[in-house]
Amino acid sequence: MYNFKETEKKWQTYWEENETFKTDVWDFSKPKFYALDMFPYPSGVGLHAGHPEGYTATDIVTRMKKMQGYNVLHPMGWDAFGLPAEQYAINTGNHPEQFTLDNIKTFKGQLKSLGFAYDWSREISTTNPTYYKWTQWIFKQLYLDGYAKYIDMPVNWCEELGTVLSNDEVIDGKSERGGYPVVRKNMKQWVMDIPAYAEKLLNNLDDLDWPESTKEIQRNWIGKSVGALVDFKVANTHHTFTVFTTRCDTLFGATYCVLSPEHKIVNEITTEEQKEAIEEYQRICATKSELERTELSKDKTGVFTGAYAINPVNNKEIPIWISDYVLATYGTGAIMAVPAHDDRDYEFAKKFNIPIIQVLEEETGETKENESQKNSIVAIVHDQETDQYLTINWHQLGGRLFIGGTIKEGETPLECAFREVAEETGYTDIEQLKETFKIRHHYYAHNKDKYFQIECTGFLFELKSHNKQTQNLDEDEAFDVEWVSKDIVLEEIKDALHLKTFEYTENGGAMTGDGIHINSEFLNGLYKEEAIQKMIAWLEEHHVGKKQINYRLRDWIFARQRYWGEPVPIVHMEDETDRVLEDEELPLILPKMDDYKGRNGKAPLENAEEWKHVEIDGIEGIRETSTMPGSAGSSWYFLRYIDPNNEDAIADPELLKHWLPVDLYVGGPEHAVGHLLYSRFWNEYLYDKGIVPVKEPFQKLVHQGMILGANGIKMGKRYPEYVVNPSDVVESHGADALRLYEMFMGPLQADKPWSQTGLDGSKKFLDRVYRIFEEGKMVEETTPELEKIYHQTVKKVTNDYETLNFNTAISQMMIFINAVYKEDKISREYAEGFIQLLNPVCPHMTEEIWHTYLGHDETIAVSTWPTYEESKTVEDTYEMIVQVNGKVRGKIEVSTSTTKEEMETLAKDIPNVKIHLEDKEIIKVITVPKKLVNIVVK
RNA sequence: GCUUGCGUGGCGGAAUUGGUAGACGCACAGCACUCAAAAUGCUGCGGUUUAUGACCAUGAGGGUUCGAUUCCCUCCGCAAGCACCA
Repeated sequence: MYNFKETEKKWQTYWEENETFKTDVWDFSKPKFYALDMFPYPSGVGLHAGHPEGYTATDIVTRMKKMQGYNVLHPMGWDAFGLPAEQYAINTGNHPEQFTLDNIKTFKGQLKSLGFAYDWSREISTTNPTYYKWTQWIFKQLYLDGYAKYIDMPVNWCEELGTVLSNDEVIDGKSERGGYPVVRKNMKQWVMDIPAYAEKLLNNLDDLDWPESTKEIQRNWIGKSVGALVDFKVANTHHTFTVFTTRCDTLFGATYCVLSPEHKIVNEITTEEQKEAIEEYQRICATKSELERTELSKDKTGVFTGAYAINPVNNKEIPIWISDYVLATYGTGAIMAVPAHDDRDYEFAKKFNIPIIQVLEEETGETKENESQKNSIVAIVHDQETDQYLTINWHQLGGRLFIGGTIKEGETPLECAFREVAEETGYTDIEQLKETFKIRHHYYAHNKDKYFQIECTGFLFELKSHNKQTQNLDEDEAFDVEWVSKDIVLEEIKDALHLKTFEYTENGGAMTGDGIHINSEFLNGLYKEEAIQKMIAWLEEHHVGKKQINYRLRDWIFARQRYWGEPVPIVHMEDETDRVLEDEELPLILPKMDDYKGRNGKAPLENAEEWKHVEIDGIEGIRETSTMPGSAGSSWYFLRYIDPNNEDAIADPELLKHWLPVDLYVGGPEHAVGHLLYSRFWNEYLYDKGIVPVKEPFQKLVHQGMILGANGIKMGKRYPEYVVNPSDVVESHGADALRLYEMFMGPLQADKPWSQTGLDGSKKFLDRVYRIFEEGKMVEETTPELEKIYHQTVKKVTNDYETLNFNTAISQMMIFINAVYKEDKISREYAEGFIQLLNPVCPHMTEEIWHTYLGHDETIAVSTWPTYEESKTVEDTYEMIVQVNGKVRGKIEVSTSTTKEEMETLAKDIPNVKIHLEDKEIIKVITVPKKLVNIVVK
């Protein structure tokens, strides 16, 4: 019987004592492979079930690559600074430093008990001064190059946590940690100018082997939009303001402008009469939290400033409003509003009765030459009592339509609509509900043999009563007037114009799609894209605007009013200058403090009186008391692993050149816009400085899925009875069984529920493997019966490990073991190969068998990975499938050398196939070599 | 609302340059071993049926094809991300 407890301990000690997985980074003779795990926060609760999943995945690849002759770097460390660790320490009444050290000890013990092939000599912790010296050094470079800035700006302030937070740490207006409310507040802050790298961060994404969803999240987060700046003069003043728009082609349709309540010129342009209302509105906005702003977003609010802006394109005066639907932090904090073609502006204009000017027409039908032009209407009449629509059934002549007609000279579209409804259907008592934007429609009129282009206005009416006049028809008009339901309308009305009109009346809102410009002077007749180009050219020519690219990505707020982080190596001097520390002064050590909690919104380091006050060149100064965010240290740790003890540089340039980029990076998807974006930014910056040799640090990224509780719900405080502790499983089933089970559960990337019986099953498989040796089923001579399946197994397992499809690799190994039991014996050769294949997943038991039953002296970790012969993986016969009309009617075992003709003959000879061919005419026979024959009959 | 994924037995899942749907495992049932149980080994296991066969079945409905889990369209459901970004 296999004793996993003793055995697992034994080999863990052996690997440690023999430094089996120590990497000689200077050995450039072998190809390199850098496998990286996202290093954990050493929280107080220890490892959770999800940790072993990702870590086993990289471990499998690491062990296989090592056996395949690669020099593999597989390190581990601790992301121990930051809010989570500090908050946890406060909650449990500990000091962050001791608490962190204790947790690291626990984590390390747990990881070792899982048998991971880490090179522990490269262990790093972001909290170690020898490490954060370089975090501060990178900050210094960024500061000197102007990317780290100390500026006054609106930030996310969390009162409960007593600190500012970066945008990715705020979710739905609440803090990611703890879910406390977050408000906007102006503060002098350290920020990183990550927007300066927006374009590079966006472009480089294309070439990365990353999950598409994560790339998309980063693209959205960066949020590039191409548009234009347009300058507006404020009428009768010397003031101007600039708006950002992606739709400068709609400038002729601008009927008002909106400034964000915080915009600089608001107070200067507001008229006396409006002053009170404006100030009141500004006051309300300022006190609203992020959460309140989003919650109240359903209804538009705003106040007129009393001032007017001059539209540069036609010199029309349009009112200037303020509203919180315009954000101070995006674009220029001001917009031109085009209600006809923007949903938000439309909603606002409707609420405040501001004019709406259509400048684009949607098009239906196809443009033809020599079209005659007409103006027309489509009238849709609805009867509330029956919820039916009034239609005209032209039968063969044109199918079902609403009421349509041409506008006569001197008639308004609305008058025309009333007239047409009365003439064609007799109904006179109708009330107008809606008028749609005009649609441009192209069609061919059979009776006149002419092409028409019409400009059509749609109307929706409500039937007030069934009062009727006599219909007034031309003699050639033959149709029936019918009331039909919405379903019939959608089913039977085929005409594009009528359908589109119906859609407009149903949905309402602005017309935001593409179309043809009208009411726009030099843009008339152009589609959106051409019009944008032409307008930009016009704006630039007249010096009232220019092309502009804008990003949603904001400055990375880089300071926390907390204790447990890297001190910022800056001194604010008495003479109002800032001094960055000399390299020799780094690391700036975090002072030990008994009371590390901030008071009254002040950073804890404010209380470190002795540490805080410095004198440089005879001038007094005060150190920066904010610390860096948790994501600072984790933004470059993958560089430090390569050369963790280097005292002169973040790492030796030659080593960086050899080992970068990371070949495989595995971690959770929750870091998509935090860590994964910040790391890319720092790496790209260091690349530009010539310190790092690659543009992108992580070539291949994979997110492991979440291990859910057996109830299918995320493990956590909510359902403590479903939480699985990996250490308990190591105790009860062994590390090998846990590793095997987590890899067999399903695809690495998928969320998967835990199953206790599934875990038992994995343990049983290991026992089943062990029993082969225990019961002496291994023989020295070869077992030809297993040859094919063995070679197939080596091939599949090797490929599947490479592509991280561990579940199917394990399934193939189970198939192999089932075959061994069927034969009841296995040759030494195949047994050794199989144990090597299983080793990366279950390193302890396989190591034990390798020594005890297979008689090796050296660790299996340095053995050579088994190979397969392609010729031995293929069968010489196969089961040919015979289909009749695509349905399987027979199967027959044939040789792989069977020709197409022979296949057909054999197929037609199968009794059950014959039955299905009887009295049928064979039309076609499709033969796929080594697969099937499909006989098509009639 | 927008973006990106996903939807297959009782359960986890397998199969995609379009070619036997349900590999492998769990659960379940039967047999062997045993005084018995556990453990172990072997066998069966999508549904219906008149059962060596036929029909139905990969969220629903349509399409392309000799043939669709796989490709296309519409709809439904679930998950994640974004959410007044001009």
